[in-house]
Amino acid sequence: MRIATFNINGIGARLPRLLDWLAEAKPDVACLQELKCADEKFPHADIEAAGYHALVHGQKSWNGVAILSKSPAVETQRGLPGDDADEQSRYLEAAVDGVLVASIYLPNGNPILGPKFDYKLAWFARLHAHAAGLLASELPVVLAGDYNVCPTPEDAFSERAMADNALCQPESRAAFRTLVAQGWTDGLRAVHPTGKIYTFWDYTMGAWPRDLGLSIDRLLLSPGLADRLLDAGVDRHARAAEKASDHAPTWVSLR
DNA sequence: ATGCCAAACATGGTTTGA
Repeated sequence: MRIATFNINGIGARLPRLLDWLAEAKPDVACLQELKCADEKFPHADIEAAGYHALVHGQKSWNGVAILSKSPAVETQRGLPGDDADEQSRYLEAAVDGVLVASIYLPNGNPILGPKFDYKLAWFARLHAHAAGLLASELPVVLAGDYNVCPTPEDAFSERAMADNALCQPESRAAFRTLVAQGWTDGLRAVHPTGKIYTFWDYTMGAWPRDLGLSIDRLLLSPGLADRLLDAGVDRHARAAEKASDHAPTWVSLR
């Protein structure tokens, strides 16, 4: 079983690339982030024609997450619990093929002085609470998404360039560490424990041709699923395409 | 210190992204 996460940076602009990748990679489940589209504008017919069911938690212009699956999925959670006033579509969770899968778009948090960084840390705290409950359930769970954190210096092309960036702040890294320490296994780092394994390259600075990337898209596995981990990787070639997203699809395969 | 690119919304230029 292969489960992938892909921040597509606008499904309107990215639909051809998404369909190319689905046809070629054939993931059983694909968690999407940054749809930048309202529920009613989601291209259900195209996704269905590609052989996938779709659960969508959209939002006009910004954010938006989805779970695509070859098998039908049963939605278990829409939106991250813990703040009824939070309007941003960043969390969707469903049961597929006996696995609970979450599509996560963690807030970026820039600039670091101000409400956006506070929102990022508060969102992380809510995720800690919800994830702890999932672990306690002892169900097989995958928390897949764009975490908007470079967990270690190795996960960014330059610590200096990122010194004032929300993705590399000690508080962001501590929040990611706290989450993993609950008992999750970072699938990508379990298979590739050291070295650079980037999942994002900025559109500016010639970041892609110069390989100035960040490793911020991850799939966290519950203990039972970690025992079933076969492989993990990044579909880097997707970033080289015309009109590519700035993220590349990231995946795990499970026994 | 700033722009570099891209997308959405709108139709000029702002906001957001990481």
